[in-house]
Amino acid sequence: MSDWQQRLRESGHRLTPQRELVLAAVEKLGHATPDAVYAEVRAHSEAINLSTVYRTLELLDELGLIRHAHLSDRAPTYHAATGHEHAHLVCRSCKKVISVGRADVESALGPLVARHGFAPDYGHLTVFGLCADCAEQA
Amino acid sequence: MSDWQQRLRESGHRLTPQRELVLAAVEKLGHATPDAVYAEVRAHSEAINLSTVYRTLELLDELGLIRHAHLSDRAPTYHAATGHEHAHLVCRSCKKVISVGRADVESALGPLVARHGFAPDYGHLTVFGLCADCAEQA
DNA sequence: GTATTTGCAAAGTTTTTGCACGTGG
DNA sequence: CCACGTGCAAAAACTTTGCAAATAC
Repeated sequence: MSDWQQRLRESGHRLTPQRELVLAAVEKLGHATPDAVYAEVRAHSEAINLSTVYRTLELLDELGLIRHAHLSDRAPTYHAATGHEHAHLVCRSCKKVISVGRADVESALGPLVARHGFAPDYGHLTVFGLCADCAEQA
Repeated sequence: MSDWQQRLRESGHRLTPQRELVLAAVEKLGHATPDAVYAEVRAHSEAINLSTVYRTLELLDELGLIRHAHLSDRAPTYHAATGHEHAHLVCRSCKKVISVGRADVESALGPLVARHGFAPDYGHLTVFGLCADCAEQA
């Protein structure tokens, strides 16, 4: 049994096709809104409902199998929690997303937050701004 | 004529009681959602509508008279742009908001983002996590 | 006077909820 | 078997929009 399946069971939840489909979609899409996940699953199978996508994303997030960040002023986006934890730099102009490893962010922000006794959720961090390409054009 | 009034005029906009009331509410409340601004203005006067609050907040934000950040996973919050630009540390547990001066954030994050040629909007930055008090309890 | 702004009501978007049916263990 | 999960439909929360009336200048 794979890791995520074990994690579901251990926490008293069931292994359903919908949960498998949602997890697969999130892993495939990289950074996806609930709606995009729904569309991706639908492309493979009719066997899902939007409500279920929301409920499932919430559950997988709680279990730590996926994570979410806010890459626009509006919608949350989910991504796989496999691989390294990372923060995001989002370009307001071209919408490009740059991922930055947790270690890099931690070493940069660490001293600052330590002064306030604050323990950041580095993987949830999103920094908005302008990327090099767009700054050049402007 | 005060600074904000001048700024409105220069940009070809009109000085209305509603705009004055919204700006005053944002400055009084510190960090407020559109709904909270609406409620605050309503407490003083009937002379405003929720649509107008949304339109006015958007306008004042564009003009740089106020700024917004995302202090919860859900609602945007607006704050005065008078005073120094600052980022926010938000405690997920007790919802406390700690403001951090731009200079501090810039010196911490500067080297990191420079490696990606990225120019952050420091005043929009929100870092979620646990504050010292809540971390202690847990 | 007239272009901008507001109020109102309606619709749009995104997310949540209640409940009967279906299903994994 | 039966507690948990899903689909469906309806509602909730939040935000935007069209248009006629009001108003800043």
